[in-house]
Amino acid sequence: MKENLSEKVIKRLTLYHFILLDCELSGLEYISSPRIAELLGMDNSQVRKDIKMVNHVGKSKIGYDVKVLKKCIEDALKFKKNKDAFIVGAGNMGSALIKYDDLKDYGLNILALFDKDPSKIGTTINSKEVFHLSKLPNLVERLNVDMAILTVPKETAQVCADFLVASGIKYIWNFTPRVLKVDKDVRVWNENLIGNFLQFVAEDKVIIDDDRD
Amino acid sequence: MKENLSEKVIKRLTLYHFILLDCELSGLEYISSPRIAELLGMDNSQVRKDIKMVNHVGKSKIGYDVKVLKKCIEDALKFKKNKDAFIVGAGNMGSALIKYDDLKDYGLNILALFDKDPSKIGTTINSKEVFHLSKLPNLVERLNVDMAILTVPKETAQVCADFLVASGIKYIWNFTPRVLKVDKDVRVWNENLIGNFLQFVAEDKVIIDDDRD
DNA sequence: ATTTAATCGTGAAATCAATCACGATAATAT
DNA sequence: ATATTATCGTGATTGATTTCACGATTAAAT
Repeated sequence: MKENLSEKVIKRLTLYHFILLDCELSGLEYISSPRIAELLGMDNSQVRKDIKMVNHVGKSKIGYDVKVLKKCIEDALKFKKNKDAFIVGAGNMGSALIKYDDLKDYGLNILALFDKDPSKIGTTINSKEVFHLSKLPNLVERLNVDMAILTVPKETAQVCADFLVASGIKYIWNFTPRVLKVDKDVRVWNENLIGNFLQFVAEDKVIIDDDRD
Repeated sequence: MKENLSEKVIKRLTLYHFILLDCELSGLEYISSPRIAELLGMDNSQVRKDIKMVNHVGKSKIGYDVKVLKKCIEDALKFKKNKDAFIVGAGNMGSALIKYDDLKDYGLNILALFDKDPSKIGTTINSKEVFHLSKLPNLVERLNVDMAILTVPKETAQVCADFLVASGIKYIWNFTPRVLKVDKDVRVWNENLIGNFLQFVAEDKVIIDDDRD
């Protein structure tokens, strides 16, 4: 199996995995590359190349065995490996993510949330406790957590990031529309919803209304 | 100016725009490509190439004029163009997005939310009303909206999508971990948070704990 | 048994993206 | 005034990704 799957391949494999789950639910035993390609609006040889990357072989005229292919993708993406993380910012986005149980299935194990709002401290969301942010450094150390998901208002994004880095966090999944200044040994992954939206509307076919301001 | 910016360029340009906003706030007049590259952990000639795409020229030894470059990126990405949309699913994710005012600044004009939960109907979130989903077809027609942001639980994702398509929606920004089956003339953009997470942890340096299930 | 048709696997070609390297430019220091 | 140095702009190179095309395979139909 190819050791390092590229980002693009990883992203497509997760979409195939969604499709395979769906097939399983509806009792479909086999699925073909043209069918997967059709569902995702992409080229079918691309699908076959991706599937080759996870070491699975299909059957002529039939397609791929749903259960087996699903397992191959899981192995390749190492779903079984878990990554512990904290959510910083227990607002709607933080709450949405803590309730998004699929993340757990794909290897993201969120242990707790942190916030500064006194009315939130001590509550639980989807059975995870919300702690005061000041408790974070201690818990980072005790639980050996090095990833944080940053879902605070953009105004506090940088100070929060500084605090996280000082607390020993090494990986930040950043949902705020800010570019964070961090030490070189800290990795930031920008979710950049705005960029994703602009990509979407930039697609050939999206019709945008004329100016109106 | 290059007519069609690639998806990757668009995504990077939005990150540069975040940085430029930050510079403006802190009164910085010029910024260099090595500085931008450093903040984003990327190559500096890439920054210069991207900036060339939006038709901006810099000054040797100094860098780029923050205000002017910011304007050039805005023009290239057509922020002034607005795209109207509805949010379908007024849970935490829908609420997070309706409160995410930056989307408006970058051209996404969310008009209302829809849900089926009676306790939510008639309430407002960030001054946008939550309507019963049954009201959507009518409003799609009256307001001439063709984009929906799908933030419902994954179990109802497909039936909701079917309903949206039947109502005349042509563009779906899909936040659920499902691949939607839609007509060929409907465009789906999968936000795929799980894929993004797996991309992040697949980066060379992310250390993943061993199995523990 | 033979034919038909759908799908797979994959090499080759084409496209797209990132990196390197360096001359040109201009602010600053001497 | 001249030298120094940081940065720009960009051509050339390398690398990655996607698309195309087609022989091989095999289930199903005849």
